[in-house]
Amino acid sequence: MPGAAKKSQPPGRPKDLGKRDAILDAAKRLFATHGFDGTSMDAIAKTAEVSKLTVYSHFGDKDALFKAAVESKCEQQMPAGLFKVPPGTPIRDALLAIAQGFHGLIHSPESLSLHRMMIANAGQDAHLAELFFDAGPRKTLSDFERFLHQAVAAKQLDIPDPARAAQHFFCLLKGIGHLKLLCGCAKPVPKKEVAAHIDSVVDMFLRAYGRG
Amino acid sequence: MPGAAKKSQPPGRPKDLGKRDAILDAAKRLFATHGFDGTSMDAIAKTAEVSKLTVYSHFGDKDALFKAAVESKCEQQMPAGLFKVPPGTPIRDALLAIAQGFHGLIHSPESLSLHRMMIANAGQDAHLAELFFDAGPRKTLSDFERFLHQAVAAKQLDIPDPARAAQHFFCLLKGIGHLKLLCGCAKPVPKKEVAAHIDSVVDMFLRAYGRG
DNA sequence: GTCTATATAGCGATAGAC
DNA sequence: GTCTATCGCTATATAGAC
Repeated sequence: MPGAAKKSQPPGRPKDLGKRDAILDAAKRLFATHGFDGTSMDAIAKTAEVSKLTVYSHFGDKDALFKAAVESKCEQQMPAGLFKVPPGTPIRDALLAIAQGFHGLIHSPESLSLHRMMIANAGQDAHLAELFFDAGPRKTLSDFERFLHQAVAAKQLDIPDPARAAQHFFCLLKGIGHLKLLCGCAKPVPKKEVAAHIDSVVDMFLRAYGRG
Repeated sequence: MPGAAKKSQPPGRPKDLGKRDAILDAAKRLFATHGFDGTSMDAIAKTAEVSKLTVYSHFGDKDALFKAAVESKCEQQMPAGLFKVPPGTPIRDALLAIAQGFHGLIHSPESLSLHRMMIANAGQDAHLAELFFDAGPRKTLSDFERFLHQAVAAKQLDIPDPARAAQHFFCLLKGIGHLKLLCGCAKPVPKKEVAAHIDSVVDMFLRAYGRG
């Protein structure tokens, strides 16, 4: 009984997982740079160095491949320890560190193209949008909210509604620059201006929610 | 010399400006709802009730028509007197009124689809993005900055950097809800929640920049 | 200037050989 | 399971009549 030793596996030759990864990787890059409509299955196959039918064999159709690409990007983008600051750090320094980490994250080319993908597909797949929000913004927000709760308990901050305050902080941080980059305004923003923006946000946040 | 009486006019029969408007109107609606790639010249011609060749005759090609549609929408969307509040209004009430107006503006279907159009075309035409920013966000921001300057002069507010504070206010107002709508999360947000969000933003702004 | 009809090209998806 | 070759469809842009 050849083949009976391998259990719970579809019949026939197992698929080449290396090729699957290559396809997914090519799809992520191309969808991100050229959008859904601007990316052909031919181009993905060519970039992944496989035939087009192999792409269809692995992912079924273009929609499914797109969805798989978005899911993969969401997982890949979530940072590890954004909110881990050494205990005893002054609250201003802790906020500055978090602000710098978050600012860098959302202004990365990876994150920007993910945002563009989601916005370009508005109305196409509402479930996909939920998935993105849960894996991305919602998770980051609730992590930061926990941080704020601790700071309030430690009497470092005075916040009536930590959930809203968390949203306030991140929205301030995005600023208008995020939208500009999303639209493709390609002016390189000077590092000094970025630092000044982050400083102004932390200042404003502490004016509102600091103690004394 | 028939025709010599009309000066500075191209030769031949003058174009039908009513049809031009119909085409532009159809283009604005279709580009906004289905995106650039999702909108065919056939569909625009059919919606405008003219032939496809008439569309090409008026606008040259698809790119030029798209650009004309964006320019027209930018002009059309700018509100009239967003920052006109009766003199003597308490600062909190003035900010609330401005906040409600701006919130309604950017969350309108018109504004959302304009944002989607700009973001979908990131990198295609950098000049178009600049045009959008000058006609939209930049203008609104500088108008509000002027309002803040007056409030500071009247000792109603205490703001170290009005330009940044104006940005802070509008970014807070957008909140996370704007991104959700941009992505097509179609949950109808309850009016009560919108009001609570606006309240929380004005509260936070006054905690940071209010006097006393 | 406006129309109907068409040339040309590119994409998503599939058939059949190995 | 993977490949090459191809079908069917749609879209942009144009030619020629009125």
